[in-house]
Amino acid sequence: MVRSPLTPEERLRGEQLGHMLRQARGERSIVEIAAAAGMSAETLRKIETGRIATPAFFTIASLADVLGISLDRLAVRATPART
Amino acid sequence: MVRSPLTPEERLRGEQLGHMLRQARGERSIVEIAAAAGMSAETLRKIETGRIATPAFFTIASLADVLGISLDRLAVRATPART
DNA sequence: AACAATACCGGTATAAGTATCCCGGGGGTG
DNA sequence: CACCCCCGGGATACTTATACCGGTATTGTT
Repeated sequence: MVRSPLTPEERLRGEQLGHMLRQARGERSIVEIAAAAGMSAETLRKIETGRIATPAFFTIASLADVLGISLDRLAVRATPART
Repeated sequence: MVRSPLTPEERLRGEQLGHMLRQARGERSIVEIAAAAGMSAETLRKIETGRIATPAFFTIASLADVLGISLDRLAVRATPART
């Protein structure tokens, strides 16, 4: 086994993250934010809907910057069991 | 064009990130930190050396948590041209 | 009413990339 | 010598990020 598939919990974590990003976007359109963050609208939509469970760090960093939210907050709130 | 290869700048960004993570690790061994962050030592070493240019968000988040550093700080300092 | 534009959704397809294990090598310390 | 730590390359299943398609709903225009 070279790389194990993502667990349901990891999928759920991705959904949580996407949900927070979608909330932070508010009224603005996907196209607008995606362009500002330097990514395609398709990709942003998939991240928001949780279909991309483990997006790249810089992808989320750029989004958080455009949306004006904290990466630390995103990480903490997306991981339920944080010691 | 389905997915364009990573640009040299993106590679450089990954190296910056890895360097900061390695600095934050300090004296502690790779094996120790990798175990604490829930990843293999091989992967952590590749991230630190910049051979993985765009690691997953939650991977870096877990590392930052173990190392006790800020994700926002990491993101900002890894992206040279921040408007 | 019919038409166009805008915004979101879910599926499919595909190149590029991650995360993992395996291997051998180098350097220090007891 | 044995042990520990770090390094770099190769191989590979799994995943991202992108583009394209048709479908739905809302809004505005003619």
